[in-house]
Amino acid sequence: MTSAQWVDRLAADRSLLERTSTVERVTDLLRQRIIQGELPPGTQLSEVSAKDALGVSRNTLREAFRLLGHERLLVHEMHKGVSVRKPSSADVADLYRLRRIIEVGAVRHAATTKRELVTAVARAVRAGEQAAADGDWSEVGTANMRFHEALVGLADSPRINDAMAGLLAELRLAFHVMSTDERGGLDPERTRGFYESYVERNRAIADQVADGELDAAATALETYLADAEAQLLTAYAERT
Amino acid sequence: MTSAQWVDRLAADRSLLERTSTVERVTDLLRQRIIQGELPPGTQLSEVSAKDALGVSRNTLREAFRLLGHERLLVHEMHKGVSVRKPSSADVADLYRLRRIIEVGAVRHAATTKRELVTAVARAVRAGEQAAADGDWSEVGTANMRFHEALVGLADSPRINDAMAGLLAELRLAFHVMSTDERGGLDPERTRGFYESYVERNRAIADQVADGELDAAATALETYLADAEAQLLTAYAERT
DNA sequence: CAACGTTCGATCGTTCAACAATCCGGCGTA
DNA sequence: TACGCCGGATTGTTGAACGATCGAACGTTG
Repeated sequence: MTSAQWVDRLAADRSLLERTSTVERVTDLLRQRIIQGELPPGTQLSEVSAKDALGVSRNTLREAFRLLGHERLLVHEMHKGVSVRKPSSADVADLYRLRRIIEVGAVRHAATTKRELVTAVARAVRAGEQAAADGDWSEVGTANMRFHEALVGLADSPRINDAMAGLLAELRLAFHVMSTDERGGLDPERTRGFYESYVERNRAIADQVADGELDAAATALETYLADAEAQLLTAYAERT
Repeated sequence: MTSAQWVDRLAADRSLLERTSTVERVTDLLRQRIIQGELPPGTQLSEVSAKDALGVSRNTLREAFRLLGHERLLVHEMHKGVSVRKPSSADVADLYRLRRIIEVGAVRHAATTKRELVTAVARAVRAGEQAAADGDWSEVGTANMRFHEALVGLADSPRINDAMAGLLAELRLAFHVMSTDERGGLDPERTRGFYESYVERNRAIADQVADGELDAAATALETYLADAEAQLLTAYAERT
C-alpha cells in the first residue's frame, strides 16, 4: 500500500476537518433560532444588540444578515435594519407552487433509488407514527419535515436538497406567523389538526415509493400538497 | 379625488425608487462579469486588488463575495480567498437534474397561462431564429437562455424564476469552462453545433405551449434536456 | 386642532486601520 | 530528495469613526 489507498481513504474524511468561519457559525445559529420560532416573524434585529449578545463584530454580523436575507429568512430594508421575515399569504402560495414542482418532480425523477435513500423515507414515516401515538404533535411536525426532505432526497441531488431545505425553512416561518399573530401561544389542538391526517398519507406514499410505484406516489403527493396548501391558506386567512 | 386614487397610483411606482446599497451594486457587477466570462472560472479574486479596482471598502467587498459564494458563482476557501467557480462534470449533471425538474415541472404546472407569459416564449423563439439566420451564434445562445427563462416563467412564481436564474448563471460557468480550458478562444463552430439543432426544437415546444398542449411540451422538453445534458457532458469529458 | 417644518437621538451604511491566524513559497540541512 | 523552518503576503475579525437616514417628539402656523 504505497500511496493510492491512503489518499483515497483520507480524502473521504476531508469534510471532517473543514473549519468554520465566525460568519458561518453566526449564520447557522441565527438560522436555527429563526426557524425554531425563538425569533418570531417581525422581530427587529438591531445590529448593536445582536453584536453585543453574540460577542462578534458588527461587520461579521452584517455578513450573516446579508446571507440570511438572501435566504429570505430576513428582510433587509435600507437604513431600517433587518427583521425576521413575515411571509404573506401570497408567499405561502408561491412556496407551495415551488414545493409541488420540486417534491413531485424529485419523486418522479427519483434516479437510482439507492437503498439508504428509500429507507430514510420509511424511517421518517415511522418516527411520525411513533410521535403521533405518543401525542407529541410538535415532534410529528419535525418528523413530517424529515419525511418530505427524505422524499426529495430520492432525487439524490445536492442542489435539490438545498432548495428544499430553504423552502422548508421559509415555510416554518409561515407556521410561526399563525402561531404568534394576535394570540400568544400556539394552539396544540390546531397543530394536531394540521398533522393528524398526514401521518397515514405519509405512510401510503412511503409504501408506494418502497414498491417502486413512483408515478403513483407522485400523483398522491400532488393532491396531498394541494390539500396542505388549502388548509394552511385558510388558516392564514382566519388571522388577519 | 381626495386621496385614495393618488396613493394607489403612487404605490404602484414604489419599486422605482428603491435605492440600492453599495453591496448590491458590487454584487450585481461582479455577477455580470462572471457569467459573461470576463472573469473566467478559476480566476482568483484578491480582496485588495478587487477593492482597489472597484473603489470600495474591503468589508463591503467581502459581503458581496459572501453573497456570490452563496449563489455558487464563487468558491470560498478559508484563508485562501475566493475564486470563480469551476463546475465539475458532476456539477453539470446535478445542474441538469435540477433543470429537468424545474423546467418540466414549471411547464406542466403552468398555472394561468397569462397571455404575456406565453408571448414571451414565442418572442424568445423568434429572436433565436433571427439570430440563427444572421449567423450570430452567440446571440442564439442568449436567446436560448431567454427561451428557457420564459418557459419557466409560465409557472408565474418569483421563487421559481429566481431558482432558474441562478441555475442558468451556474450553467454559463460550465460553458466558460469548456471555452477557456487549455486552448484560449472559444470555438464558434462548436457553439454553433450546440445551439443549431435546438432552434427548431424550441419552436416546436413553443407552438405546443401556445396550443395549450402543456403535457406534450413537457415531455418534449424532457428529452430535449436529456440530449443537451449528454452533449454537454461529452464535450466536458473531451477536455480534462 | 390639524397640517406642516424642525430638531434630535438612534441606527444604519461605509470606510479605514489594526492585529492575529493562516497559507505559500523559498531556503537550508541532513 | 525529503524534511523542517522561516518570512512575506493574504485572509479573518475586530474596533472605531463619520456621514446619511429614519422615526418620533416638539413647536409653529394657519
